[in-house]
Amino acid sequence: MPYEHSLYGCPVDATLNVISGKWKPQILRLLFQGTRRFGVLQRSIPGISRHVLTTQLRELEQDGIIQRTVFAEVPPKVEYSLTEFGKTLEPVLTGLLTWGEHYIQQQDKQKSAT
Amino acid sequence: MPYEHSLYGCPVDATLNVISGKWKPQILRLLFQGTRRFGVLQRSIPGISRHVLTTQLRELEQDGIIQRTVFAEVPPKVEYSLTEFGKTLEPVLTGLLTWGEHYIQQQDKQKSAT
DNA sequence: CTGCATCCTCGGGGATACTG
DNA sequence: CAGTATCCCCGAGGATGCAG
Repeated sequence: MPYEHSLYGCPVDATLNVISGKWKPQILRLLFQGTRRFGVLQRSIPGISRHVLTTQLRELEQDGIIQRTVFAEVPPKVEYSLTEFGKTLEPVLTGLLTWGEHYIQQQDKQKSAT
Repeated sequence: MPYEHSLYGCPVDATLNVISGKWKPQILRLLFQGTRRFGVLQRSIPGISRHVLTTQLRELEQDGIIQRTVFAEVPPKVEYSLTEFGKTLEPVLTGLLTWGEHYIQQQDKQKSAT
């Protein structure tokens, strides 16, 4: 029975550590739609470099969110996909999305109320 | 009609920017329970300094999540509480909490499966 | 095509001292 | 009591070049 006093600092921070890389929400959004190759991911996320994309993917893999599949071909081919556990993140991100939309509306109202 | 194609990178990042200060989940947890004075907050969060607590509170205030009430007394007294809008964050954080607990369980299984 | 090594920048967060 | 003002450190993320 973990976290019985609901000191929710720790598990909340754990979740944030998993999803709060600069590009991770975008990466996850793409992978929620299906398996993607490395190059496709890079072209789908304007502004990200190979190095950083690699880093973010490695971290998500380390955290058990995504799977990396290497095909022994020439030229190399690597596919990334969500693990079953990774798919459980979708409703969480949807929650963040929905609240974020409300937040942005709220900010707009603040400005126009000047 | 904002974000119609559900490109949820942006609003998700907006939410993350609001809640992902190092101590913000803890601060919010305390304020979900009710109004708190500055000193009470500091003593409730071991390890945080006044400077950093001030910074995090200012940011949350700026984002419209919390309210700061100053009492013209000696010695000074300042109370912090959630705004109505800030209260809408609670279910979001609860979502992060729940997923974080599953995640921690998952990690434990990984280790013991060695 | 995919990825590692190296170097650098920048800002969040910490330590400390002073103040209304 | 509740801050502000400085200074500093460290790590995430960006740029570039090399490699299997």
